[in-house]
Amino acid sequence: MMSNNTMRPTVFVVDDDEDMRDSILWLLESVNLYAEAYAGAGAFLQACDPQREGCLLLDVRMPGMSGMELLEQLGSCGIHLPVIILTGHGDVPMAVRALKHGAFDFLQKPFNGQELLDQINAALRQDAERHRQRREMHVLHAHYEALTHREAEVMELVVAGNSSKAIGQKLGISPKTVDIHRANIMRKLDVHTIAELVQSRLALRGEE
Amino acid sequence: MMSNNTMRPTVFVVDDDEDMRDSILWLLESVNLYAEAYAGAGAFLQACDPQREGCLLLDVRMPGMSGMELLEQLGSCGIHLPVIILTGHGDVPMAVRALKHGAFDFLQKPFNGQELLDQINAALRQDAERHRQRREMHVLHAHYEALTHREAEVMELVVAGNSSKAIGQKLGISPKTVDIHRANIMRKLDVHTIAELVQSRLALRGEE
DNA sequence: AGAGATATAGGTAGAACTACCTATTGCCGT
DNA sequence: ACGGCAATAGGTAGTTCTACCTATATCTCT
Repeated sequence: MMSNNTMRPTVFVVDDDEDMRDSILWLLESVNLYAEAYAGAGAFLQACDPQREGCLLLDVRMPGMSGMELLEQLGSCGIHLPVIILTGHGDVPMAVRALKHGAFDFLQKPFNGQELLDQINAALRQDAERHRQRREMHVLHAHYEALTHREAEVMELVVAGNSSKAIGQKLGISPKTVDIHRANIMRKLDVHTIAELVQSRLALRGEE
Repeated sequence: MMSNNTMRPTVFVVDDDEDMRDSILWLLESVNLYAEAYAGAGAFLQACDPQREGCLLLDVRMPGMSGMELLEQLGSCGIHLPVIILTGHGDVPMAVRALKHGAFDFLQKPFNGQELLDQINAALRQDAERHRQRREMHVLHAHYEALTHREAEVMELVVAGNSSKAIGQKLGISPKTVDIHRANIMRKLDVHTIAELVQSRLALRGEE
């Protein structure tokens, strides 16, 4: 039984300043948001796994890895949380760089509490949508995993518009065998027409 | 015969300061980029039609409509040029607002000439790619325009995975008539299998 | 050794699709 | 009023797909 908060949307707060962390945590808890605070980029990376849903509040100026470095590295860690950058000494080039690297927002301290909450809620909504799509993809993916190598091969050729006869020639097997594979594909992917098969395949192509 | 430069990628420069315009134009012409300068948002909107390819250099502080207002209004004019904001007195919130509204970059004056050129070239590449895709879509779109209302109706149902019999029932016509429509659809769209039809339809769905 | 998965292939029958043909009705524009 | 287009529908033939059945060879895991 999963009784902890691992599965809940989480506001991750990464800031080396303990007073700032406490102040933000107090703000978040006052509106019933679940939050976790970390004193540095390293501690966060160790604790956060890519499955988590939520958003990330990131201070720029920190000992060790800076917020900007962490932001630019998140992608290669597979973490795609929306990131809100918080900074006391930000300038325009830094803000531009952050947003070009995909930051959700860039706010200067001292920040307006309501504005921060608004942005956090927007970020949480965005990530909730991202996770919804991710889960859909996951279901599809699981179905495709059930295909054998040969079946996957045949499926690609079917989606590309080949007839069973053409597929048989390309793979050097009987069109009859291709039909067997096709039947297995349709059953495993739970589709009943070519159109559904193509749509399902393209949905997976588009999002991964 | 189209002998003017309407079809060439164009760097549109919008700035109320004549010295600034001349300075930027000189920089652009020194690297053989074609540019057009405008003294205000209104003059630009009047001269630029949505078909043009290129990018837009936009000053923030101008009499009349500001650069930010123009940026936020471009979408509703159907103009999707990448926009590089140039400003002498920008601050962080303004930069954030510009980038969140889709600006390609936000640079502060006085700017480094090489940096500006780099960003312009990146913007031009992006818009060239956008136009390439747009042209592809346009060809597809032209084919779909050739369909009659009834044929379009039938096509959607085919793509959704309905059989001719099912379509006939839904539309209250004979499955035989549906077959006629299907044949016309396949001929007009120049596809030869259901899979191709669905792929073509979804390509259009995704990009428009 | 036996169970299960995988790939192979044949048969048969019915449903669905495709490509031809003709034909009628109604509407629009010259 | 005539020609052309759109929508309707039928016939026939051939191809393709789908759903059943059986069957063999190979490989893996227990």
